[in-house]
Amino acid sequence: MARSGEPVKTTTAKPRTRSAGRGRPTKGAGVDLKEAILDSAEGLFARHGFYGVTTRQVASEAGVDTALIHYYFGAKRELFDAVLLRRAEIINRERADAMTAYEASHPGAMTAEGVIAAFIDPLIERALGGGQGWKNWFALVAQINITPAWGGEVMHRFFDPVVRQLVETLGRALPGAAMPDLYWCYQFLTGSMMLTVAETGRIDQLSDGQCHASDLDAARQRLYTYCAGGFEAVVRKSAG
Amino acid sequence: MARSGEPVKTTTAKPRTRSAGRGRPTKGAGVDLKEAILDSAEGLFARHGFYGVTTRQVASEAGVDTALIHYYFGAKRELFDAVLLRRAEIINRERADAMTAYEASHPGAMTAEGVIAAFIDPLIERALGGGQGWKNWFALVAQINITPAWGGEVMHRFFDPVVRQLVETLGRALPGAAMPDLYWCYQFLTGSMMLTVAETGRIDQLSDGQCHASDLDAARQRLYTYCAGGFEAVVRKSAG
DNA sequence: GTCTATAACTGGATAGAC
DNA sequence: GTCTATCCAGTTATAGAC
Repeated sequence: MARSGEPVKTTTAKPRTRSAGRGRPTKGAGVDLKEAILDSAEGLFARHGFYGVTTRQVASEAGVDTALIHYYFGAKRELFDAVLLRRAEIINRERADAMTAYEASHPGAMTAEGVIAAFIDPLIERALGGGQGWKNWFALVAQINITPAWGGEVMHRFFDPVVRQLVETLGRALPGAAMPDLYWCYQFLTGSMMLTVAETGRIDQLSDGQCHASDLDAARQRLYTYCAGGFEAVVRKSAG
Repeated sequence: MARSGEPVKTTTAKPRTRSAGRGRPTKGAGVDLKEAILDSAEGLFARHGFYGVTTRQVASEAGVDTALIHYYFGAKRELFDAVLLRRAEIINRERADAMTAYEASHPGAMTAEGVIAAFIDPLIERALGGGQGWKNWFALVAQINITPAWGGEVMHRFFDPVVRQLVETLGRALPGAAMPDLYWCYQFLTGSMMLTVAETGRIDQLSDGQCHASDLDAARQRLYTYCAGGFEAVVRKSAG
């Protein structure tokens, strides 16, 4: 960790990684600090929600001053949106690509489980190998998803296209399925998926340590099988 | 609505139902106001979360002064706990009784769907016929459930016994099922169930009006079938 | 039991120095 | 680009009148 050789400050330590000397100082440092602000905001919002976090806390954890947050992002709510947007674009592209690839490689022979795995697996992969930032982001999205005041609007803005693609692809994997059945089952799926990637730790306590929320490898296959079994049971019942 | 014949006040209108004249004034009015405070706190916390609500808002909506909230409940966090507790005891008893009754009436012939229906149906019934208060309470619990900071601890405090009973009863309905499978599948179930009773309105927007979050009668049978199909698929795969 | 008044503090946001 | 200093609206909570 580089430390700037400034006069002693008695305020809280400010660990801050500057873009090591080389390069335009006007840009390099700025990008780093902007990311640092987003990182700390992401973690704090994930743990305590929008109103449970102060811009002072975000600034302190990022090692910057509150004024810098307003300089880069404007109001607190705009910072929040920036946190959401940063990873939404990445993950949505990955999910869309995975579903398209699955359909292309299984012409006329798609299973519900295959489609569902393509839809969810990018999240599990990022949660397993993307570092704490991705984990925080998933926990945050999970909370927004279930908040009446924001769940409808925010989810709509960031996730509608990829969800529509899932429903349509599932419709081709489950021919004859009624649309209301698909929408309801998608809602059930999203509830399970979000609670799983949120890693709340509830399952650790409930199972007396037999299961661990962080063990997404254990959750993964069960989740795909569970959701596919659910879709098929509902579609079967509706048809029969 | 009874209106107290007090001198004109220029402050915001305070519609308040007093316990109509008869009875000890020292108790009657107090109970009413206490419930009014809990009602407005419940609705506001459900929409905006703990930190998104001020005691002033709660007091204003209940038609009382903030000081009265502290007189009855103490700190803001204690008010929050009181909101949770009020309905938790009721619903937990109903769910425990429903599962016990189902098992008693189906000796040696329980289905996963039957057990799950007994576990969830009391929620659906209260959400459909219990008024806005119950709807608010479910939305609030759904949010807490998925909040890392509180989800583990609060859910544990209020819901562990009834969930343990579900898992044990399901174990008897699905003989040979491994415990980790049951715990993981319970987590998937709870995610779907909570998102459904939270009624966020997301499904309305996603389905372009073909489905309505408030149509719990449409959700109910699909949810039971979906969850049972999921449990059975996971258990089957694990055994095979 | 209920309200008025206010203490003591924290919040988001900005102007302006560097 | 970044920080210091500060404004002031809004927050929880309480003391004490009625």
